[in-house]
Amino acid sequence: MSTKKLVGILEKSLSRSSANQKSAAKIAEILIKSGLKPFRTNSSLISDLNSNTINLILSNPKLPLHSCTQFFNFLRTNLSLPSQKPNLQTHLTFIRRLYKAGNFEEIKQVLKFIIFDDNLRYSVEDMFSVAGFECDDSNFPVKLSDLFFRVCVDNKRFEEANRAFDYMKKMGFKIDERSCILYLVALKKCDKGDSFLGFFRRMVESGVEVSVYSMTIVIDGLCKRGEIEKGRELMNEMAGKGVKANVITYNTILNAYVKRKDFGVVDEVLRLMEREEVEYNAATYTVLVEYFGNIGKHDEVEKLFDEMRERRVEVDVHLYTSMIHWHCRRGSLKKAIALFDELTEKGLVPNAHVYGVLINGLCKTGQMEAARMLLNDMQRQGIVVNQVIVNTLLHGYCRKGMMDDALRLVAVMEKKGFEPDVFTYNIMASGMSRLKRHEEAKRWLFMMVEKQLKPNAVNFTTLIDIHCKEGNIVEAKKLFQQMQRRGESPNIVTYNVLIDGHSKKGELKDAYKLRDEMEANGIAPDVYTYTSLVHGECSFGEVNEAMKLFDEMSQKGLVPNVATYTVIISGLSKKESSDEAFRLYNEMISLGHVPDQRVYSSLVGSLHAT
DNA sequence: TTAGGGTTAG
Repeated sequence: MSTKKLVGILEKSLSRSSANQKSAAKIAEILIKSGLKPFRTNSSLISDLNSNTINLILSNPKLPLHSCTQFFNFLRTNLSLPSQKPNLQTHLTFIRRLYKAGNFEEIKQVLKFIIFDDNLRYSVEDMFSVAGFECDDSNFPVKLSDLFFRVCVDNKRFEEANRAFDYMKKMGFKIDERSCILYLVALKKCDKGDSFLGFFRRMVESGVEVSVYSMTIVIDGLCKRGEIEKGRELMNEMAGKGVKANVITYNTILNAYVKRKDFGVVDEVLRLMEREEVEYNAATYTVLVEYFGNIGKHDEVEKLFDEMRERRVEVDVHLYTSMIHWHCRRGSLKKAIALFDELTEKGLVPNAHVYGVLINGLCKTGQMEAARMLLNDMQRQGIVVNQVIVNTLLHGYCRKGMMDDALRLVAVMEKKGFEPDVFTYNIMASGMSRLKRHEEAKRWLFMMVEKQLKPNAVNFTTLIDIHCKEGNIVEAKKLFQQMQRRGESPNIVTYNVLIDGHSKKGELKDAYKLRDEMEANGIAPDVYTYTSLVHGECSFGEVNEAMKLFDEMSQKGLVPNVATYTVIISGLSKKESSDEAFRLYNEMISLGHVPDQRVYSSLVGSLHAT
């Protein structure tokens, strides 16, 4: 190349660069003048814009950050020429400005464009290699990769997040555990197998400073998937690496066992906590109230209350809820209500859960007036009355045969936007059925199908039961077939309902056949199954067979209830076996059962016969 | 930055 030519090129490039600088300065001036107002300018200046001028403007230290932001937004939204579209370099220049100002939230917004915009779509590695920029602050690439990783996590782009993690590892960057925690939580929420465990392992291998926080998230994820043992193994493994479980880790495991009703292991975990000197907090007590309540150790619950008071544990809404639940389950509604009042007096805000527990307790004890008042109270407090609570109340009304009140509540709630669900329809149908209003009962279930709701096994069972009660076994059987064709497996109640239907009709053979079928399907007959069969045998005079069944029950560890005793005593009485009848009567009383009118009349009948 | 509470068929 001749010297002349070279000079020519240099001159040209110099004049271009000076032109760029001129227009950059001009635009900067306009930007400064316009302050916080959106950027506006004439078209000749815009047509001068190229990536050089743009970068000159964005890196101009005289230009305040908000003006850079205005300009960047203008570029992103207003320009249609592809050559003027902000490229990677433009984004990074802007990011550098933001970084100097410490505005990391805004950097994440800009990174989103780099990662997801159709014309960019950079991986972290590509972003750094294409840009190839240097920075006086060596922490900048570390921070930028971390933010890149977080943006991927926030947007659930797990593939990209993994690549960003690998890049940081490859570059020897210190990886922030808090970013990894966000990833773990996102993975756990997405229910993607145990990917969170795999990632946790990579964290440990990669030298991330893992704390009890990330460990607990992973253990919780495992517990929620039913893999409590795996969670405990991880806990032991990490203890060996110096990461010790804290009260929350233990609560997670305790709660998982209690939920699974795996009560045998709870004591072991509690002893472990004692050995490790981990003190209980409110959440621990919440789980323990449920645990001791479940295994019937009521004095232990009382002891817990004392201990809590002694230790001045701050009782929160969760703990109140489980305490109120415990009182409700024991039928001490007065104490439950007192606790509810205490909660509000303390300034805690009752929520739908506490209301739900108390309303359910009141409904179960038939105190519908009080339950209804609580519902109104809830609405006044502005707490959203959810479907569960409405269903609970409806069930309460139905149990008492107060169908008009139930219907009224449905109507009122529907006006407020409540949409009956499969539970609602079932509750209404079985309520009607209990009052022998079979046609209305069926209509509720049909209405449900009309509303495009898919009937589940319970709904089918209720409908089968209604047909059985009407004596229409043929239709009941048809439905039994139909539900299975639709992929709904019959459960123990379905079998019991059908067995009862057959037994009442004297079709004992069919009843026994169903019992065998349920056993073959892995469903063990229970007290209800036997009571129906005993009833069937008694009604059709086969008291000896009934007695055989009755004995079989105890062999299987099943405890007869009032209904079983009533049925067998009445059968024996009719057969003039009053001695046997009285023996069983005494047995029933000694077991603490309260006989109802039917037992008495059966016995009286048997006395007259002798 | 990690955990905990209620309800629904015979």
